[in-house]
Amino acid sequence: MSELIAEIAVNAPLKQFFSYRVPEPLAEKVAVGMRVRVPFGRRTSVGFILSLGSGSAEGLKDIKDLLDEQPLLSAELLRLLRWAADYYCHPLGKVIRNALPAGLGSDKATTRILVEPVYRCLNAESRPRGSKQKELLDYITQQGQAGLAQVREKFAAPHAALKRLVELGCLEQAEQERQRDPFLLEELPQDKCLTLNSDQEKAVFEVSTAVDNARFKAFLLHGVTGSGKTEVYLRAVESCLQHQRQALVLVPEIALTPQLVARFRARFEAAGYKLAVLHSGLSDGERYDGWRLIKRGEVQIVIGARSAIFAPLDQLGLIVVDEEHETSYKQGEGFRYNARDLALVRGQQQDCPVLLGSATPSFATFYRSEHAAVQRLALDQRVHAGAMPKVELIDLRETPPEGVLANPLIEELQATLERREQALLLLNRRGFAPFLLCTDCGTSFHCPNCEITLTFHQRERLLRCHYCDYAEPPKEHCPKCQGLNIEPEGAGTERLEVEVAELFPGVRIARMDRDTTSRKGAHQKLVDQMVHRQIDILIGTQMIAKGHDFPGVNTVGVLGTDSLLNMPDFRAAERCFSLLTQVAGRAGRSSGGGKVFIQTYYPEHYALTCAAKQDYHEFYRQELPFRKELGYPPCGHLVNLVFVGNNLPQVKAEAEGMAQNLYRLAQDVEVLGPSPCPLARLRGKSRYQLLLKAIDRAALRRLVLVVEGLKNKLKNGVGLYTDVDPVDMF
DNA sequence: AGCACGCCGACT
DNA sequence: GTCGGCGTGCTC
Repeated sequence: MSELIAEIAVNAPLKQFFSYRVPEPLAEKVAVGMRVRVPFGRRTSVGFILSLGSGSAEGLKDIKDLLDEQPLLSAELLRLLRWAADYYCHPLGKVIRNALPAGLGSDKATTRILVEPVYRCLNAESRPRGSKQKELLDYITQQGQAGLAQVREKFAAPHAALKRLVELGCLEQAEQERQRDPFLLEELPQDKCLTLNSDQEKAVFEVSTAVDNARFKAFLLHGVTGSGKTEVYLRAVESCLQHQRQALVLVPEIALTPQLVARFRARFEAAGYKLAVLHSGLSDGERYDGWRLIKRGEVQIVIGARSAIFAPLDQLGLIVVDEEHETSYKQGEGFRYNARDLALVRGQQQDCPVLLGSATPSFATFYRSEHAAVQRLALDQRVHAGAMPKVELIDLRETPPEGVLANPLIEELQATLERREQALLLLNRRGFAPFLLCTDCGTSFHCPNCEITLTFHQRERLLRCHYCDYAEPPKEHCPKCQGLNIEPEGAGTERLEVEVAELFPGVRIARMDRDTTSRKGAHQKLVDQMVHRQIDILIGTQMIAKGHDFPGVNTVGVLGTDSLLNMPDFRAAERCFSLLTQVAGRAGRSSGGGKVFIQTYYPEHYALTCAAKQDYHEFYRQELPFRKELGYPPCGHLVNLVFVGNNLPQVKAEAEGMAQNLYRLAQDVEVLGPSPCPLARLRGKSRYQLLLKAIDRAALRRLVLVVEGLKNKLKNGVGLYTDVDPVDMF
């Protein structure tokens, strides 16, 4: 007998799908993309309907419940998620959960739609007597209707009065869905619709043409900071909206790009378009609100971080990926997808162009543009005709610094302050000192969970691990030799702040790093203070290099450059070049007279000389041969296998066992390792890695499938994570 | 991931 | 004797 059967991805870390019988009462209502509750083993679980078909239901269990009236996932989105699950070797059930706002994917089927009372006027005979009730009624009459939150803003404690008015028949009370405004009461800049220069005009023309044709095409918008990329995005989005299609804009981190969001709002909200912003700073409720709004088709523009690539847009007409080189597009754990790469896949699947923008494109993207898979659109002119900043490399071998700052930089800061200008100092390490050292016996202090030294935070008087949550107060004397000479070694932003304060008494100094911006709004406050010139010198980690436009800054100093360059990662030079180029772009954005000082012991390094010249092409030309020779991306492809467990010998044994199998089975794939991860212990777990490298992606893929097959042979207590296209190898 | 089954140590 | 440790195996 043939019956209706549903293929289900269960919310469990399992690769395979499960079939269930659709019982008669549900047969009318089921559709692909809906959530169901199913019996699973000895419990019930939430699953997603992947497909429906008919056949023998023998041995199959029944679907218990249908959790949605309408599918949560469109066929198109499901297709993207299936592709991603397959490509990144992650269970589809988990992938889907990742793509949905928290709450919808959970086993608790409760979907919290917040409602609030809404009041409307009725033509009642009786009029209220109390003055507060009168005022309230007048207000609501004037507004037509008003939600409780709205009333609360105008009137303190309105409940009693409202209740009385309802009793009198002056008002009726209903319920409406509450939409929180995630923008709060933010001030919007005046939208300046700038005239385009010829580069911008060409770029807009190319992208708009692709938007008109509604065909997939990938573009790299390659423009230095201040070359007007945002205006190109705005115009491209505009042409997309004119075709009644929706635009998706990905940004590395919303908190760091408030200006971009503000410009989009200023341009499009005034024109009557609705915009949704999705990011990690939202509460679950806010995110869910936004998601439903998008799902209902009420939003034309979505701006969001990484996970917004899964926004449920049905009429997608354009995807923009701003700062496409940013590593934050790659999720570092669990479902390790790269939103920039998925943007290209989604564009292909939904026939829409993808615009990748950067001043320092990822090698992957630039390489593709060299090989015609991506069309490069260059913006070579700075919009305000400001000259590029002058970059100077300070050779620390010649001018060894007493503290962190070398003399030429100190002198420049002095001159900057005298001119009443502002300065930025970049040191990509937070805390006071990266480690404490007993100068009697050489003991340093390590995290008990991770294989790294603890960073000393002076203000908190704590030693902190920057990889797990561990913290301990610093000891008075050395636990080994009882010596009292424990000294902080090296410097982080906190120490730099102290040093700068000593060098320039009375100067307004602020620090911007994860420690000073953890509270909501703290980051924006610092940015505002900087813009309003209430800060003379801003010290910070790479956070200060991103996105902001500080018109008063003409001087930038970069410290600790060499530690960037010496990271144990084949992309260290690329990252260093990228960061230096970006931070250099902060100098002299308005005046054009910017100066940048980079302190280094290795001023000959091409990453530095190229950054000094702001010459991306030259850097690419010098770096690419190394990649080619070693078969690293973009010339080859990587998959990192990470073995994790509590027991080090066991983890090592499993990694070695897998390696033996793969040495034997690999064809056209290099199997490197196994070796302890750069962080061999992290959060109390031991970690080994096995790196797979291949020129031919298909060959790599075949081997990865072998690995997936061997996964269930792993000894208990050892986990294996497959990281496809890893961006860092911690 | 859960959740149960199963087979060994130290307790009322 | 049995309570409970967590290794192993399964989930339509």
